[in-house]
Amino acid sequence: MDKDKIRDTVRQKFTEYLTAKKCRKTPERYAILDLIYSKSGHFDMDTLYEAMNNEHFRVSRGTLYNTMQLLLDCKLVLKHQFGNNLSYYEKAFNNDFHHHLICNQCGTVQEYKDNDLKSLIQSKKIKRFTPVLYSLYIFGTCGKCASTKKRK
Amino acid sequence: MDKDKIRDTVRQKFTEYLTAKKCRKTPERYAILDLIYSKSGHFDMDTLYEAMNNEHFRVSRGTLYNTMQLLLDCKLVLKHQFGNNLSYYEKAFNNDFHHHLICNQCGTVQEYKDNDLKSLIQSKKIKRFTPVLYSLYIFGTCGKCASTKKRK
DNA sequence: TTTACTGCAAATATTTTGCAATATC
DNA sequence: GATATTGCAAAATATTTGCAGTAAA
Repeated sequence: MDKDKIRDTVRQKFTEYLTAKKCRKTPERYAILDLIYSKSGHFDMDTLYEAMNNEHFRVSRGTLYNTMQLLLDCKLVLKHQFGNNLSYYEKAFNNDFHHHLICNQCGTVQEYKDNDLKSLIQSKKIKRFTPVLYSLYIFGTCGKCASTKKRK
Repeated sequence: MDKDKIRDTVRQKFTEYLTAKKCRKTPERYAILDLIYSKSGHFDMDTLYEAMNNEHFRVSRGTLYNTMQLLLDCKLVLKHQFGNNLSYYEKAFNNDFHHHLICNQCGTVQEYKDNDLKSLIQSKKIKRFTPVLYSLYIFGTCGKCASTKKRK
């Protein structure tokens, strides 16, 4: 799906959600959605704030948090916490599901696609629990850090 | 393994680690380790701080964070972040590996043991990445919240 | 016209840091 | 005796909240 098509689709989904929840369709909300869908990979709030204000559309941090919560609720955005007390976000629609490899040394996060894992996790029936989404984080040492270590 | 045996074993492992890293073996550090291993399940820093000070051994928050970092480094404790900007910890030694079910409604975290998943994840060879440990978080609705919802 | 949403600033919550006193080695 | 560690308080970081003004419906 090309970028424009995705943009239109997620805007439409967001509109449906806002309508259903009787929330207002403000330009700030759509500007934030557009910016998120123009990026790839993970980002934190501060990065998003800078990007919004420098390049696109002036919004406050409060509005950013408010809108992000709406986007999480309607599953257009995913949130991750990799252990450093920072929240990371990524777009969810038309973004291939992936796991995350986190380097304990340098903190780099790589995406890791594995369909066996995905299928097995998704196939699980759990007693008294209805799964909606899941996150698998694998912590360890990335190739770069491993080779740096060896050379020392 | 009984509680006393576990306590002695983890104390010994901690001692080895502290010696190797040329860190001091202070009573605070062992008191924190003991308390952590006397509990089961997850806890946050504030809970641990209260428990230490009310029932056991007066330590500052700074010392708690400092010691926790050491315990994480030597893998006697695991850290989790379930998305609410709070860090949770649990003992790692002699604690059956498990995944986590997190209810989006009430925030309750349940442990979920599944050996198929465990084996598959552990069997994966990943290019240019050496896994050390991993966390699988499954978000959804717990039985309690599902039945409360229905009744409404 | 009503009131949800926005920006701003202050408040809250969690974790980290600086420093003088203390205790380990 | 040297210095790593402690407690305390202040600082840093991330997120939430209160409120008056603005704009969506």
